[in-house]
Amino acid sequence: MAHRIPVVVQVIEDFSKWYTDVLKKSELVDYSGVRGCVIMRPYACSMWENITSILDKRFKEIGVENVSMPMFIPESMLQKEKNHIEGFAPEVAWVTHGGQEELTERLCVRPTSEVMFCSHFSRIVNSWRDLPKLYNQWCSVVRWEKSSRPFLRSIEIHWQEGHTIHESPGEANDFSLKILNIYKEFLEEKLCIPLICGKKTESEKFAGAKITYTIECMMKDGKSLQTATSHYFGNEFTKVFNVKFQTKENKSDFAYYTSWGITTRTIGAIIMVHGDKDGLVLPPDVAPIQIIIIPIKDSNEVKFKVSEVFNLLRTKYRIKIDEKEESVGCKFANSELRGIPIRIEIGPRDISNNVFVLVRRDNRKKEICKFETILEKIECTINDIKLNLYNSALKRFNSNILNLNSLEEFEKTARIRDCFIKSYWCGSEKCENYIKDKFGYGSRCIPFEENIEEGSCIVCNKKCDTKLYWAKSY
RNA sequence: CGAGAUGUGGCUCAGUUUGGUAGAGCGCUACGUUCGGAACGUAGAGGCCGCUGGUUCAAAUCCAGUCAUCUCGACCA
Repeated sequence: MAHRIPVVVQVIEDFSKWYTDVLKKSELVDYSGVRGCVIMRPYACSMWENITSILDKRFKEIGVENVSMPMFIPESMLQKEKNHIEGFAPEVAWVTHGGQEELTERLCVRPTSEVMFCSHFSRIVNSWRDLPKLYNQWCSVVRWEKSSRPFLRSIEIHWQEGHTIHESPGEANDFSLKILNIYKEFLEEKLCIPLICGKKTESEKFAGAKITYTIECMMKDGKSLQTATSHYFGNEFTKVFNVKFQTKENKSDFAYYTSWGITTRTIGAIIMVHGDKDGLVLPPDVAPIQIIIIPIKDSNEVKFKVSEVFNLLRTKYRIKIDEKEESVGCKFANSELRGIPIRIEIGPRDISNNVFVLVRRDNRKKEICKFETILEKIECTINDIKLNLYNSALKRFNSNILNLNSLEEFEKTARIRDCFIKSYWCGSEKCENYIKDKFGYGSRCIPFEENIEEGSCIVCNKKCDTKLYWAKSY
């Protein structure tokens, strides 16, 4: 077998083992005893809360309202849209009994809520004046996956699902893209993760959708993770559910529909994009603890100074004092394992010099700073950490995207490494499957790019002007 | 779903081949000494050996089933 080139040299040799190891050691999750359902411990929950609160705010800024739909969907309702049910049927969990009594109609535990939303929309929409309806819910859904891994693929999925209806195809499609852009900005700016935006191919798109927009991120092992999606449905779906409205012209039309979602997979992405051999490396904007103060020596003098600094920073940052009775070395290692962006060390030596020690998690740099400058110093460091996290990820990202033009090159590359491969593609499912079957690289997305010169399909050589990203994926 | 592996105090594991009173290190608790990269001393607590059944005088150990976890692959997105 050919030797595989690891994307991260030396440090993370067995990426899968490293991932599960970090999850447990950093106290993000615990296994529950039910396959595919993990317990998100406070540290993970807190990170998810930070993620949800940033996104929830963004959604509300553009007029999205939160709603709450039931978790059960009657079988007959789910059956209505053929493509949709075909896509989900194999992985639906069914409730057949209520207490001792068998139900007259099985209820499915929602795998996603398109049908419930559309059936609701049909009851509340009459006129173009009722549109658009921009709804979202934070909830969990259930998909009976055969294999699972915490945050990447699970049976219970914690997520946000947005569902909107509009009076025109253009407005709906634009909205779908608007959401995709919110995801993009969030991932790039808050999570410091570089990404590729584009469309899924016909065979990879969401069950029942007309267009599936996707955001693909590259993990440190070179595999791709679909981190967010936004779907445009046209009005096929709403026709089935009779989401009819009267237009301005007094005609009748069916509403144009979108749905979009992002899940706790983002936590998996954070781990696998930024983490290193010592554990998590968290982006400051979502880190449960942004700054940890480690007092050196348990003296009154130190205690006093530590609480002074804590009080100075607490209103602006998520900050904690590590007061456990462990040795400082242990505390240092722990703060690194948990990926806390900034560590402040304060000891007698510092107090007499009127300084403190600031250590960054991202690049391990240790700096001695004056107390007077602490506020500016922290702000500036946080910004620099974000920049550095993004840039290091981007560097790795770019060096693992290959533009290839021949099957020979593809084969040679696929044999030795996992990366993103970009090539011309004629648009046929046949060529798509060829690559998948032969090299195990799936089509990830057709990127949004303009002015692509004509080239020839990497498989069949047919002239085309579409490029496609291929990668192995989670 | 296919192939392989694992399950023993909180954690990492030994013990299983060849059945005979449950072990270690770390962690934990108390007290004391420490504190600038995983500190030390003394005393102590903690285990239906994943679960169910079978074989046996006797099962952590053998057999069967089952559940969960991990790795690789398939499926899915």
